[in-house]
Amino acid sequence: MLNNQGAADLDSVFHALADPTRRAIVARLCEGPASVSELAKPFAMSLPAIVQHLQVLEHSGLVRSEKIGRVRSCSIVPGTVREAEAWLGLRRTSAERRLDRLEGFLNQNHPAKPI
Amino acid sequence: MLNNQGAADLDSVFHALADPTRRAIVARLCEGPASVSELAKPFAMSLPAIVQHLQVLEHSGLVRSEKIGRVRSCSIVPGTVREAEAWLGLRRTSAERRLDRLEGFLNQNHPAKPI
DNA sequence: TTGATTGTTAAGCACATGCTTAAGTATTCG
DNA sequence: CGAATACTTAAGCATGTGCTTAACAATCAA
Repeated sequence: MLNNQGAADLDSVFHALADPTRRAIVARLCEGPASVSELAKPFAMSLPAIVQHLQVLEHSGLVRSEKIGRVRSCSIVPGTVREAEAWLGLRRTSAERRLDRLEGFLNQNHPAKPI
Repeated sequence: MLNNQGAADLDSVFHALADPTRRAIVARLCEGPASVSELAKPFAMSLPAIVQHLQVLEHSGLVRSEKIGRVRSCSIVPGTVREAEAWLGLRRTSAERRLDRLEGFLNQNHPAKPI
């Protein structure tokens, strides 16, 4: 299989999110499931193009889908969104802790004088 | 200018993060500033390749750099990391609120019976 | 069964990406 | 000065991306 039952690698997750059409699809699916043509409706783009975007999103683990009759229902996978967010969160907090220490160090040696 | 004084558009931020070499550079810079050759050292890749990755990161607003003498010092821009994280956070929470409402609805109509 | 709906597959094209090597430019050190 | 250091620029190449159109299923509804 592509990923561990849809567990995403960050390469494909961030790549999937790097396109505005795909981010809009993700945003839409965060409000609830939708069919392929429902997802396509807002865009000035052929249906196959949307299907290709959905393939990128599904490959990344951000979206899953199930075909019932002739309709494919797509929905978000919140866990994958959380993974990408967590990667960013870890780096950001580590960078900000470092900046806090730096600020502390600067205040210690050159205390900010009021006015 | 490329962006509003480095204020990132999500396209270029997520695209920058979609490469493992660039994510490793970001992770390294979250521990503190570094020169181009320091950043290049861990990778089995030519220096120009690293410089190109740094250009992608700087264009996205994730990294900034300043050249002093012959050394270019690179550092992280925490605000940009925070922007990307915030986009994901908003979508995730909205998706999860929706799932919570759905769960509440299901419990209301088919209450989970103990054992 | 006929026709409309909903998606799928395949081929192709313009352009972007991620590397490479080779040849430059500054800057600092002895 | 001359040599070493630290990038920088340019060109080229294989592969990937984001679309298109055209043709093909599969399903549902009259």
